[in-house]
Amino acid sequence: MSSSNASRRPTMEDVAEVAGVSRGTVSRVLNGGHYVSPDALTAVQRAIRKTGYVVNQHARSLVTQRSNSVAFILSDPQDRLFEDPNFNILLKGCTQALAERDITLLLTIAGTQEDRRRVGRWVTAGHVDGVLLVSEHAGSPLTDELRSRGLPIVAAGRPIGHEREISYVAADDRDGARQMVNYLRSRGRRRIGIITGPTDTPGGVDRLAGYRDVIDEPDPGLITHGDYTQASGERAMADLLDRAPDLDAVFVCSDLMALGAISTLHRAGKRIPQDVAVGGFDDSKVAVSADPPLTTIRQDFTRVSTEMVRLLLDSIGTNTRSAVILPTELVIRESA
Amino acid sequence: MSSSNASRRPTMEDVAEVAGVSRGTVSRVLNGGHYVSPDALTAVQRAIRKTGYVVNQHARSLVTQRSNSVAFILSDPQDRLFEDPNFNILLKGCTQALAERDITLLLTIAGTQEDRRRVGRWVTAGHVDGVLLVSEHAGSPLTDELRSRGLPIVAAGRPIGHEREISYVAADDRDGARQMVNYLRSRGRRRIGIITGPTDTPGGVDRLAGYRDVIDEPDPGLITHGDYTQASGERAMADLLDRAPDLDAVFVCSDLMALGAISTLHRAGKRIPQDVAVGGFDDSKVAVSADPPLTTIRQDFTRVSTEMVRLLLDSIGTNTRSAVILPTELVIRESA
DNA sequence: CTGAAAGCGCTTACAG
DNA sequence: CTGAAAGCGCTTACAG
Repeated sequence: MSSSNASRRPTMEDVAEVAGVSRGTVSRVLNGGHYVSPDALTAVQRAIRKTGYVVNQHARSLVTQRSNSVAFILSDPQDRLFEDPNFNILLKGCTQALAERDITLLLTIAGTQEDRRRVGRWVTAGHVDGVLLVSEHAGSPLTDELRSRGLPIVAAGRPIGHEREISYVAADDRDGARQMVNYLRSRGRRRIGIITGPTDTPGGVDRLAGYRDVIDEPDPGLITHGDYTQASGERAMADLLDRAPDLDAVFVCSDLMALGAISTLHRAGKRIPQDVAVGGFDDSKVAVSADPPLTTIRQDFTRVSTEMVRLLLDSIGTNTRSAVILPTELVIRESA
Repeated sequence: MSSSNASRRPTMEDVAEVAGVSRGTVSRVLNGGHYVSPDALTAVQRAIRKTGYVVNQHARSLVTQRSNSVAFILSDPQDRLFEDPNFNILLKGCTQALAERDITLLLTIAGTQEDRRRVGRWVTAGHVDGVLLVSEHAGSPLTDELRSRGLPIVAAGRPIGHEREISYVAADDRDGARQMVNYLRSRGRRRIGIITGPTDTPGGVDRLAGYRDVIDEPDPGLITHGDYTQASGERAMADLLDRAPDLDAVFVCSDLMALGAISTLHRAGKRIPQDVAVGGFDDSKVAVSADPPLTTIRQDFTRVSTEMVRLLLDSIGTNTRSAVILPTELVIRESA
């Protein structure tokens, strides 16, 4: 509150003087209060309040070699991710989980090659203790660089091809896909198409694998790919209708693409779900407001972010690698 | 690249040794290369490359008293903002505008009272050189605290009641509203309702003012309020239909609320725009996919973020206050 | 339990 | 143009 010199920020020295102790004692109070007498403790606490002292993080970091902050790196050529509602939940979840531990999240977007260089430099400038990596595609060019710097990393989603090297938290994509396709079959559907994500993402590879787990020898004409955008869902659905006009269900590997698929089906005069049942993936916000509301697979992104933070903080201390797979669940609405 | 001791990060001392100069010279090279001989310059540059040296930001900040980072503070009781597409564009725009200047954005969410205390402490811990403040409501409790710390602040949107004190960047809400209402009148509409934002936000106050600018003595039955959510748009529209069943147009002060209004109108059997013309505000993503596509007022959030960053960086050096009002424009689609 | 002192890795007058 | 030195504000053995 008050301070003798209004223009200068109080330092530990000031606190020590007011409290009548040494700088070292003030520091001990700040760092847990061990080896401090009750008298000294109260004196210091009072002095802190009186001077309005706040620790200088840079000075502290310089000696502890810890910054108490982690980077949230969005690394993807198209930064479409930023418009993805799932991404939002992830970012928010991580920010809050970290805030609870008084750790700051630094947000970074590394879309272009140059961005990535800058981020690489920056991350190694001691700015952060670890990295939360969100990337749509496997083998993001940044991954190797960060790894070579020995920085703890936790990825969102299975980092295809790097599973042994970096920690990650993912939803059980394969099982989710299995649940959906099993459900569609249980409703009597026999010609079940699939629109997967890009083939270098878990949403492409693993969800297709789940589909194949249920359907023995799938007709190749029933399989197609999108890029998670609504527009790609429209196109893929048109393609599917072309190649398999008799399909009676489609599993679309993201809610957003499912929206696109639905509009194509509407235009083609198909009733949902009577003529074609539609299943999505994500249970994002759009699932509820879709017409008809979307039967989909829920993945809990808030949980994903909590786990990512936990893993990262663990690995900052211990340098261990680990992976967490979270369960997915079927949410039944009206589209299937 | 290579380094004699793999486990230790190279310091300026290491670079100096390799280059055969003093630490001071290395520092001068790093800080612009003034007062450095060509020979020394190349030697140092080579040594930097050889050692893989990266500056330690904490050490630098400790002496310069500058952190080269700014906080992006999302301060609002309901952190609904986070789900707002406009907010997304703002965050992305700021991140990128800052990145170009090698300045880091620290993302902070201060929803609860406790969050705000934490953020206050944190901001004053020397973490940041300035603050980008995004808050839905005027007089965010954080504003005063930050101001009392003498930290440069730039707000997004007019900070009602604090216009003389803190810098801000805003779209011309009032003029945007005028444009829309004028347009509706030019289309022959005479009973024009309005659904404003909360009355303590510019989207509540200023857009209503613009409406009043055009409509001399508005029927109070034509004026109602929402809270920017889609659900509130539904409710407000129902209310409006109740009180003024004969209205032939409605200006809804956000696209999201307009979506809600549209669904209420549909349920009431009204044709859009034949029976009731609907105008929105924002020109956000949903405007295009609305049914029918929304006639709305565009505000350019990318531009807002660029200007916010510019103002903040200016004011960090000079401690000046200023405000920027950006133009809005009418985008005509099918809803009106 | 406590203080004095070294040291974290930089920048910046100062003297030359 | 350059080096030696002080100092930014902390933490942490070390000795007591």
